[in-house]
Amino acid sequence: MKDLQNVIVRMAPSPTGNLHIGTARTALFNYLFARRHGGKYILRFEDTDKTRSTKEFEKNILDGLMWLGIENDEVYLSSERTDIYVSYVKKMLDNGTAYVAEASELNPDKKVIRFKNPNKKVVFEDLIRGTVEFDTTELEDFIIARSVDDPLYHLAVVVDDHEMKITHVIRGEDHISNTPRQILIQEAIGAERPIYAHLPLIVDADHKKLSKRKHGAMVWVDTYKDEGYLPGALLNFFAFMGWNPGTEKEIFTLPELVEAFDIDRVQKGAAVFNIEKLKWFNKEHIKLLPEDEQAAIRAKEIGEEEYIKTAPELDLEKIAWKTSTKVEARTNLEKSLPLIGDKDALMKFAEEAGKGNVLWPIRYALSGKDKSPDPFTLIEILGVDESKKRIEKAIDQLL
RNA sequence: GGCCCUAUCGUCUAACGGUUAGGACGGGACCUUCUCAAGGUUCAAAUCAGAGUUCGAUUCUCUGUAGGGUCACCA
Repeated sequence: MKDLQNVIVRMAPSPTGNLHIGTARTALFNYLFARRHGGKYILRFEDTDKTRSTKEFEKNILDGLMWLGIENDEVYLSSERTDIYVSYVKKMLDNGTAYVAEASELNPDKKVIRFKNPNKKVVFEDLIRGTVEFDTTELEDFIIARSVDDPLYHLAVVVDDHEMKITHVIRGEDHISNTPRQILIQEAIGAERPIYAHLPLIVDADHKKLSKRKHGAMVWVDTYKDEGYLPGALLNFFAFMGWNPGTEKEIFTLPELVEAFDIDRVQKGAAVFNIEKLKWFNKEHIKLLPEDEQAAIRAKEIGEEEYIKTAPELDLEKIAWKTSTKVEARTNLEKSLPLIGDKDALMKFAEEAGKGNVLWPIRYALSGKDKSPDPFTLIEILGVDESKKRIEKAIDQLL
């Protein structure tokens, strides 16, 4: 990997919606790249669309990013930088790279500011995709501002990136076609061109871009937070959609990701969002937690299980799994019954009678599951009375 | 449709131009009498197609095909 100096990157979300997983993923890659090279990571809200941007969305995005642990070095709001844009627009008007024109033929009275398109070929080197070439003629004289003091996205982004000395623009592939017009504006204002890296998109099972309209809540980071996913698991999962360390290690904490990250190993093809894999990452990340935190998470999850809320249906054959006969299972349950709630006594009996012969029927009677938490944990959660009721029910059924 | 991007198991992906094409998720089978929502073993599963370059192509080139992105006074 190249040794890079003075890296400055930015994440530029528009606060027109809650924190999207695609936004979080892009933020992570920017963060990783900056930290890996000892550079700066800037968060800049692109709130130039005054009608759709809200403070609530801004807060949601900021809070979500903080929750994930993607900490920024600086935060900006483009709505507070109008004076800067105005000076650039005036400069462009003066030197003829922009001009005032009618918004459309249908609306000749309304004036906007258009960019004077030089109609040339634009070629740029993308860190991930290599050489990309566009003919900008088809862009025509696109609009860069509604008025002198009301800039549109492309102008604001280019001015801000220039002013903030952004060295690398790392963003989603859906921005690749925005790049030529931004390069044109850079050239018009005499800005240096940053290095571009267009990340592959995260797509759904149908290989379509994730959208609020089609996917609803699954696109929001909050949804995963509310469902109990760990930020570290989400980060690990996001990182592995489009990147891999080149080794067989898959479980990474954020500092480990920073250490291992190499933008040269970023994939070109889109990645399908696979919730099963996220669940697996989450399970692995829970194992990384201190014992007491793991126990707390387990207790919470167990409490949500259906068999905790309502007594399960029991399969008699399964109570007496394998070598145990039903009679033996029943006998052991009967002998265990008075011992429920007395862990030591029950364990002592289990050791005498054979642990499997005692513990399995109890656990199964309580949960009705082949796989569930151990009987002692279940008794603790269900309470002694409920546990005894379930065991009595199993004894009755075995008669 | 124009422009642009992409293409290895179902999914995430690995593989100096030389590998029985590897790992992970998920799935199947089996083992495991239990403080086990575990663990173990194992099976199935891929280089989009066709040319070219080369002794040799998943890898390089071209064409095709397929999929995606983008074409706003949104970002």
